[in-house]
Amino acid sequence: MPKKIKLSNFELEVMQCIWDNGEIIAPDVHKLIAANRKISYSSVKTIFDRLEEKGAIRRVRTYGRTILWAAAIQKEDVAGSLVADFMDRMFGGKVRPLMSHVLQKEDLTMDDISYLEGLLEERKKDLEAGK
Amino acid sequence: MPKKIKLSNFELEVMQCIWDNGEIIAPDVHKLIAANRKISYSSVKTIFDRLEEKGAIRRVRTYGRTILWAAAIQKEDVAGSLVADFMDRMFGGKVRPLMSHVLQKEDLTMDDISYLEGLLEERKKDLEAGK
DNA sequence: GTCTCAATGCCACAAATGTAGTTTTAAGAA
DNA sequence: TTCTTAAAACTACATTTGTGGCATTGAGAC
Repeated sequence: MPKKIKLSNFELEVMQCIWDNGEIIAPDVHKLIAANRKISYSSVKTIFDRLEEKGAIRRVRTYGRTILWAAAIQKEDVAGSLVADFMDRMFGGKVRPLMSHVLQKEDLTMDDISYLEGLLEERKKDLEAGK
Repeated sequence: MPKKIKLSNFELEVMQCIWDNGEIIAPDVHKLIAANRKISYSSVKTIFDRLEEKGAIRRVRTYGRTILWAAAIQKEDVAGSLVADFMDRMFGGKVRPLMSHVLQKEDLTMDDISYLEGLLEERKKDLEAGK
């Protein structure tokens, strides 16, 4: 079981940039986030400090003062914990109410539905085969 | 659009008890939560204070000192915001990656799958009918 | 070599959150 | 009527989170 790290919203926002971009420097993450909302570089930098503290990111290498960062934890693991927590708190840990909610409340296109049907089919085969 | 209230984990835990039980008094909520983890009545009571402050619960009536509480916001609305936030932060706001994650990572029984297939069918009909 | 600048490192601080102790008071027991 | 008790009200406090300022320092410009 991957070690479980708790990430705040802002930390998650930064991790998102890192996961999506692979290796990246803090100023670039700042630019990405600042494109959406007003935020100082210092704030983003502080989050980097905390993420390193928590072991969520690591230094890849350094160019002079500039540090290249990479994720040290997998997005899937974080997503897993978060989904599980969320299901626990909101839906008593059960998958059905969650799925039911998403299927009913979120906007779905016909295309999404076909896609999900496909996923279900696959999953069914896996299950039959003994997972 | 229902007014959007941010709830912390603990607040959500308390709301859960209230949603599940309808009208309820604080000591009973405390008993429910204390059954799972060590927590003082005061702590639970503080959460009640904050939930009232936030307009998430309301006083139904009073017996002497004892207050009967009820939810003032719908579970569906909170779930909606939370799912949306979560999707935004984790999956760029997209339904597919979320569903895909849940379908692949969470434990599903054959029964769950049939159930989900049913849901998808319904949803499909709704969509065809113009939602 | 010195200067400039951008990125880092470090510090600060208010608000939100989790947790609980203390004081007050209404209801029912004695 | 007084006593006891359970619940509410109020207060406190450490930790986490969001946000940013200031000082320091390598690299490249001159």
